[in-house]
Amino acid sequence: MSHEHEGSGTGARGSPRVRCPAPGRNTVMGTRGSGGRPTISDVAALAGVSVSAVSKVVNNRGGIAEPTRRRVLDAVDKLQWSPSAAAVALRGARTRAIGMVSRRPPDLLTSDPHFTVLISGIERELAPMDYGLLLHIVGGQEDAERRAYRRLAEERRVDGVILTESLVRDTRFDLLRGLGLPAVLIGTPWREDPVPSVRAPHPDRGVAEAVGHLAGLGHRRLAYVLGPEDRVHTNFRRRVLEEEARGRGLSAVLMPVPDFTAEAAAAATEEALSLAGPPTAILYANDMMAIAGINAARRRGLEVPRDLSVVGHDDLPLGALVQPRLTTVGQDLVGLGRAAALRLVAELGGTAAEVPAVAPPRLVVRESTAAPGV
Amino acid sequence: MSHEHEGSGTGARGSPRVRCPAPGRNTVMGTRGSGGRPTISDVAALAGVSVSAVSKVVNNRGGIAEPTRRRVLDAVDKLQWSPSAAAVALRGARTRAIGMVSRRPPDLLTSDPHFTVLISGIERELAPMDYGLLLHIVGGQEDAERRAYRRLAEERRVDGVILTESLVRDTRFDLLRGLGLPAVLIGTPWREDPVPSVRAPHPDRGVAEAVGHLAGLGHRRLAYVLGPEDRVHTNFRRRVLEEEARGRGLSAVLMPVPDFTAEAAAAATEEALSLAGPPTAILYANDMMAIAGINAARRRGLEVPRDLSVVGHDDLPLGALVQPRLTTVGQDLVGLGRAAALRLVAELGGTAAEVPAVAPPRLVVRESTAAPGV
DNA sequence: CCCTCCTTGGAAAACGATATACCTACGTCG
DNA sequence: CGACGTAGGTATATCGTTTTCCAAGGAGGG
Repeated sequence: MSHEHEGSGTGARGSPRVRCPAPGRNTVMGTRGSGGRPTISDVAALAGVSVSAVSKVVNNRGGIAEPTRRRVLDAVDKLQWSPSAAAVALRGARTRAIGMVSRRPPDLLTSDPHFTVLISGIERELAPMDYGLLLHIVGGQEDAERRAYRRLAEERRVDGVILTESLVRDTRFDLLRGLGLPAVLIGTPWREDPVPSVRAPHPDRGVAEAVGHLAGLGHRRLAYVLGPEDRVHTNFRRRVLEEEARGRGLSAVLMPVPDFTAEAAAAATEEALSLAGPPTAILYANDMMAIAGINAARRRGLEVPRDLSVVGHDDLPLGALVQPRLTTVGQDLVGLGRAAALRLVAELGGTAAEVPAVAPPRLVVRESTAAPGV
Repeated sequence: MSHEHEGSGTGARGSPRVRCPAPGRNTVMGTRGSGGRPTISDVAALAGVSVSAVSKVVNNRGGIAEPTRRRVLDAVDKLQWSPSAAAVALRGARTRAIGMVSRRPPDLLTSDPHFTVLISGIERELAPMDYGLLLHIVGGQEDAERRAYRRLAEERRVDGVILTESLVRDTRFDLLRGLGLPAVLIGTPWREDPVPSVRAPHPDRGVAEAVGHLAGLGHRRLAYVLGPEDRVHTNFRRRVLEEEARGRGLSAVLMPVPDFTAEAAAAATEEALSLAGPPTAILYANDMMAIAGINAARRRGLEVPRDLSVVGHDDLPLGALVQPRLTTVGQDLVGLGRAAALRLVAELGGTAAEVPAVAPPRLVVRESTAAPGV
């Protein structure tokens, strides 16, 4: 056992062409024992077969008889072996990791759980497939973001990336194409683009429903506190809102904010309420902003929903906990995350698992909306 | 080309020491050109030096004269080359990634932002150092968690891991030691342990302050809705609470909950308020639970803080947005995340950057506490 | 002038897994 | 009875780095 130069004795013993001592000699003796994890050659040694046989077995390449196969599998089990990700990646290219880059300042990430929910959904699918999620949160500058993607690609750290926050005139698609890094976008791209994307069935129906709900309650003057205008969905929702409002003969003022902070939402709310003929209902781009808006209104002595109706967006668990419980446009964020993960893996040539349906957005009516006061 | 049975004919034909045709012939000619990223040998070729020279330059190994050094650097720049993470990792060096495994069910992650805030802090330090964060969210079972760590280690995907949620009788330390995977714990280990940990200066002062605050307002009967009892910090805080209460002659009932959900918090609140001689103030293990508790109290017709005082824990941004604004024990979660990241990198032999101070917990008094009604 | 050291730089051996070329029995068929 | 598949494996080149050595040549000392 101790000095098995194996083969050599049994295998190609009588080989006519000497072919040189083979520098890879070391590969053969897996003097494991103490430190270091087991390698494929340890498994081979234990099973009494060659390294390549082991490889064929674990990768289902066929050409190995059943009894041998079983011996190998047993050895794998006994040694608790699993292939080194680095070696596999180096050889083949599959990293079994996918990347995600967020350009939000870190503290914003905490106040808007949107991103976190997406990650949950993504992980829900990725984890069972033994894929890892490599997260990069870069500061606000676009440059840092581009560098992050470039590193991910050049160092071959991930097989593909998931993009969120679709932007108008988004440059990431071209960048990634240039880098040869497969990607899937969550949301709607700003223009026709070969990058696959996942989105809910009727992305705008939720906002339309919300306007209908408010109109039905008797509201005539709405305000919409929009997210930053470089977001694709901001523009989509705005359009829907304007159309719906026009269709029902409502007035709607749009209040864009520079970012998703509570402060910005509060300021926009203040401004809207200071208008001549102030709105009786305000819609917000997300739930945190809606809650901040409710507070801003309260500071002006307005009570929600008696004096002002408020509608959020996303339906995060939080919305059901505040007082009044928030009426909001629910979005299947977890479903979107799951779909994106599966779509990307399929894209990578993995098993073509069918992508689960994403639920369409829908209005969740709770307590923050009511008929307007006289 | 078509039939290159390698060297044998061309290679070291006339070489005095035969040493064998050198299978690595290819390494020399980096026929780059079209597809594929540049490799170190392309850089070497462009700079007119050997691969080893390039490696030495980029790793600051010295032994290379200045002019050569510059030529190499220029070539690196021109080719936009960066080393393949896979190859570097395979060679045994660092992966430049650190791992994190969370055992929470994914939807819990979204309702309790605690974890997210830590991640922000961690990334804040990791990103500038070009370290990646590999996230794994596994389902509830301990087994899946162990497998996740094992994979991380065996596949050499990360250089080390950051642990959160210190448990009583935590088995992860032994596991990681066995795996040879460096780790840093955020929080207090359940017993003396060689695994380094980071924590705030006076971890318990916050809770003590809270009790003092409530006692000062005139409360005599407290309740504490604790997190699950297998958490180390749960036991710590309980002890502090009991001591402080006893020291001030207050009564304190402890209400452990099985998990951090809003439902559990609501149920525990119900139960506490149904006691004979119900508490006039309740402390919660985190802010989400406190908000859920406020709602539960409201459903019983109690108003906060008039009929019941409520204290949360963590001071998430959310707490300042709800009504009444939440009095809570602030914790420097971002600081903890940053400290953990730096500590781990230092542990890995990286630059021994000094770890920034973590702010001690402190009570943030807002509107959810007041003197008890007669 | 010879020998030693030091500075620069190169050749090649790992690292661990995969794929391809190849090799040996063993049947089978013409 | 010999050529030929074919099943079942084995040997090894290869992926892109890092890291030993090792060599050549110049400097400096005796």
